[in-house]
Amino acid sequence: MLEVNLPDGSVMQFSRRVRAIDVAEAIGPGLAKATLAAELAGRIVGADSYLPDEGTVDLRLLTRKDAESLGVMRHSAAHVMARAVLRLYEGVELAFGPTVENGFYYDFALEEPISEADFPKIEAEMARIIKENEPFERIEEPRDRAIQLCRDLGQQLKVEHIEQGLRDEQTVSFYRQGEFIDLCRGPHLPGPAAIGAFKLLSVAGAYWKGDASQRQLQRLYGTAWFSKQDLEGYLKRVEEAKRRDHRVLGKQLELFMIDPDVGSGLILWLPKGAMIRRELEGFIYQKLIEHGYQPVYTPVIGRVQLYQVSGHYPYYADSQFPPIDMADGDRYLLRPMNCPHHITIYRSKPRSYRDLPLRLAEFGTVHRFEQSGELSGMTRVRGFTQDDAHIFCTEEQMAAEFRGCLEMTQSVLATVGLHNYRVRLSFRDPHSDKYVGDPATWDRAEASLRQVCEGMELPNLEIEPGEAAFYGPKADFIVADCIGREWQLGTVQLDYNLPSAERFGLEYIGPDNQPHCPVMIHRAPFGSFERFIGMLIEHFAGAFPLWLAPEQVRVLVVSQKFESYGLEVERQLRAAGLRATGDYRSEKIGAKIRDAQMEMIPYMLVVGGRETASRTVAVRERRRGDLGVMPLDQAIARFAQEIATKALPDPGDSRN
RNA sequence: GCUAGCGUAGCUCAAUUGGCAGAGCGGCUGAUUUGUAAUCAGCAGGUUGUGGGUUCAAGUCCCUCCGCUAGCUCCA
Repeated sequence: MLEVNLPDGSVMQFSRRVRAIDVAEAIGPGLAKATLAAELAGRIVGADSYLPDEGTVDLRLLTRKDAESLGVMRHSAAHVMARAVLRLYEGVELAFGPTVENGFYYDFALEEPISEADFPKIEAEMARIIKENEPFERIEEPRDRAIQLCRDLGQQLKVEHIEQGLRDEQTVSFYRQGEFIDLCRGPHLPGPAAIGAFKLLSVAGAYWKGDASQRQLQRLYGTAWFSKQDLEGYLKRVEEAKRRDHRVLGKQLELFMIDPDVGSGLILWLPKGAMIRRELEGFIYQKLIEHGYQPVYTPVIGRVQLYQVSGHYPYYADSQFPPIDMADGDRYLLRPMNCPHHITIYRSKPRSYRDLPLRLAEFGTVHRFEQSGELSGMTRVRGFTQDDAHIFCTEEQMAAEFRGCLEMTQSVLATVGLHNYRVRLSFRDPHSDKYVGDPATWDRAEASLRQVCEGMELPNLEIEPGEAAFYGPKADFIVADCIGREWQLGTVQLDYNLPSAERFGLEYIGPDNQPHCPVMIHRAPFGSFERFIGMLIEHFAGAFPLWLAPEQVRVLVVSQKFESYGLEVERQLRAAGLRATGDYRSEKIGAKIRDAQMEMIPYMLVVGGRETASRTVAVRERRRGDLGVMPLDQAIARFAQEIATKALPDPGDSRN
């Protein structure tokens, strides 16, 4: 006897062996027809999955109304695509074909390159397979028979996967649909009919098992939805999101440029972008002073030997600009990071425990030779400036210092209204040998960081083994760009390595009058100005809050007759510290407003005959429109207040 | 770096099968003197990313290099 608990609280009893679909059938034929999968005791399974013979079990039947079915459907869509590719090409070996956010992919090994021009014929074949509507059937096989089956199918990659990846499994599962059989954990739809609308999106290379030393496969990306409207909605959202792209807006709003004559991945900050950066620099600088940091300046190059001692030169040799060889044999490296210079300052005199924590800060420009395929706008570049600082402290001070860094990063993100981030606590991969330092120290550091982080309100905090730097664990603040790629912004990193005797041998004299080794924290709340501002452009869709806007106010004269009053208004705005210009062209006021709107200028001051006579201005706000006429002093006070509070723009603007 | 795609005026894009390189915006000049998202007219603007090849003829086809885009790998 089996008792099945359904989500509505009802209980059904079965004395025979039943599948999820049989339960649906018992409730009603309509539900049976709509059932795409099931959640059985908290696990998503196929509708054809058997329930236990006896006992009590929770069951949820999933239809297209349940979010979980979308993933199941997309996985089936991946199988349909693989089946179509097998029909159309000779000698195809299947690799992996999982679902991803908003879609799916499948990796294929085949000689003939697939290009986007081939998509229509693959899509047509997929449509044919969906129309044929053959069911997906689950087959379980013991491992030796499974290996033989894959051999017979000519699927060597699957043979390898069963032998290595699945070496602990006694039986493995396959899914069959017509002539197509694929090693697969599932679950799948009962049949392909629920794949209402799909589209192939792109093809790209991908390495077998993500290992660049392995052979490269062809990865086909697709998206699938229950309805055509859903698909269209998705494609539209993607288009909309691309309008926020910082590379597009950066060009449109003249914030920055990149030119091959200067070099790939090297940012030229245009006046307007530079203004945003100056504001952010001022903002963080003030915070640094408040929190006891001491600014320093150090050069952008240093002797190679310095980086040999730090370990960065040997460890990252191929992602650095090669050393500069001098005639006298000296070699200099364009610095890939700032810490060795700050360490040199620390070492310049004996330090006492009374001096700690010592916090040395610098907006340090560094250069790294990133692979050409990695470069991307301002988010991945070859030259960038970190809002860097290094804290030298005692082991006892470490937790509080680390926490302070996390808090500063949080406060920075909150100030600009970036709430949609996650925090990744990056620990070492215990199975890898790429880390320096002894495991006991690592364990201690990781435990301590974990305690600090878990004692704070950090959104979506997750521990990710294998993401640590080679010298220590870290906490990274991660945000997604307009097309969903994640980027690390702020970071706080613990370092027991560089201060150690094997590296720079840093010391301080403790209360016991004995030398001790300090702990180092590397931290950068923005990460780099380039990447942070790139993300900020997308976050605000180019419409910056008043305190950051490169041009804050524009005076628009109704006709050139009012130019002299306009100039006076402009002068007074600038005298009040506002970034203001005036538009005195012989255009109609509507055209001037439109231009200012498109340049995303927060405030426009319209002045004509009435304003000139009454010494007032007509204030227009970019989002809310005409705010009415007021004395200039009142407008200036309003702007000053908005700047002082770093007020954020209202969300939900329909126009931009 | 690897796989696929792309590169035409300052910007966004067009150019049929290989057959006279074009439009809008922007710029400049002139007219207009304007009241809350585009006033009108005229003019200028190009070795079609680079170098080579095929052809009577190349923006279009082939090769090299450079750059960009998506993905993979990497990311101190």
